[in-house]
Amino acid sequence: MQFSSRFTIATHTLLCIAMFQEEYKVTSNFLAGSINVNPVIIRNILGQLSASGLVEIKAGVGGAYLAKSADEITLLDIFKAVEKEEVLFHFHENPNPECPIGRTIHSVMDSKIDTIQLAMENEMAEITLSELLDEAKKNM
Amino acid sequence: MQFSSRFTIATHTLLCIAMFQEEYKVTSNFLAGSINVNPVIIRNILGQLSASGLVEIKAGVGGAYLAKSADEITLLDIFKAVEKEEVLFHFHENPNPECPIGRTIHSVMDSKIDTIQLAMENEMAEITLSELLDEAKKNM
DNA sequence: ATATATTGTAACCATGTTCGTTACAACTAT
DNA sequence: ATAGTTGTAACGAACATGGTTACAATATAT
Repeated sequence: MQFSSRFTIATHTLLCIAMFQEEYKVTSNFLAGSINVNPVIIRNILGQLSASGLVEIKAGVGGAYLAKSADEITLLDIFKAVEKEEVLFHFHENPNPECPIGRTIHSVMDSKIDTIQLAMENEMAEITLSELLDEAKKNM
Repeated sequence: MQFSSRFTIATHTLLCIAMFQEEYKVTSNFLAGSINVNPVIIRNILGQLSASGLVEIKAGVGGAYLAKSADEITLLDIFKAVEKEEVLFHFHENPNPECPIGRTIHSVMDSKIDTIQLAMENEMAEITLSELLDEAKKNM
């Protein structure tokens, strides 16, 4: 299992917008050129980012803009915008309640699973878009 | 995106083995009864757990046994046994090197992604099978 | 030796997701 | 009106998941 590339594409997208929104009109075609995927994929992801309040899109005339400042956007915001699954681990549905383990497996594992998912999300929440932007500028 | 239920099934499997291996012959049919899935699925997962050195399986006669003590088996061991993907995040393949962002996106994001994945794995490494077993016994 | 229970695999199917693509209606500034 | 762009639907290929049947290989017990 891997997370879809939507996450890295969305992050790339937001970095491009942050970098170029004052200089160019950042369209799905522009972004598709930098990311090297089909423009429709970009439009779909931009739609998800827009629905989550991370970008604003000018319909008709075209162009995407950050809806928040780059230091208010974290990797967790981006991740949640494009990965709609709220629960990371798929639990098998029907453990047998007549088995002592089957009966208790949920109450034993659920809290552990939550802890694991939270550890990942907390780490994501620590990293902001402006941090990535600074590093990108440094590497240029 | 969700992790496959192989992880929770494998954990359930190991808990059953730890709990019952001295009292019963724990076969794929026995386990399938507690977990409520097809025995072939159990056999496949047992095969992965065996390949990772977590269980021993008696061919012919049947029965699965822990290959390590329960406090030496962590959720990370189980996770790695059944989820073969080494890298959690799928990066888009060909960012455009002629774009300043496309050129630097990998060097900027790779270390962040590693950190995130490590946060999750470290949390998994903290939880042992014997810990889960104790809690299950308490809840019985 | 034979019978029995079990494991290890292969093969197949249905379903769902991802990624890519084409096509086109709707929108907005000029 | 025109042109460029967005939003979305529809389709296809590839792959993963979860389920099932079938059967050869294995090892114990009789």
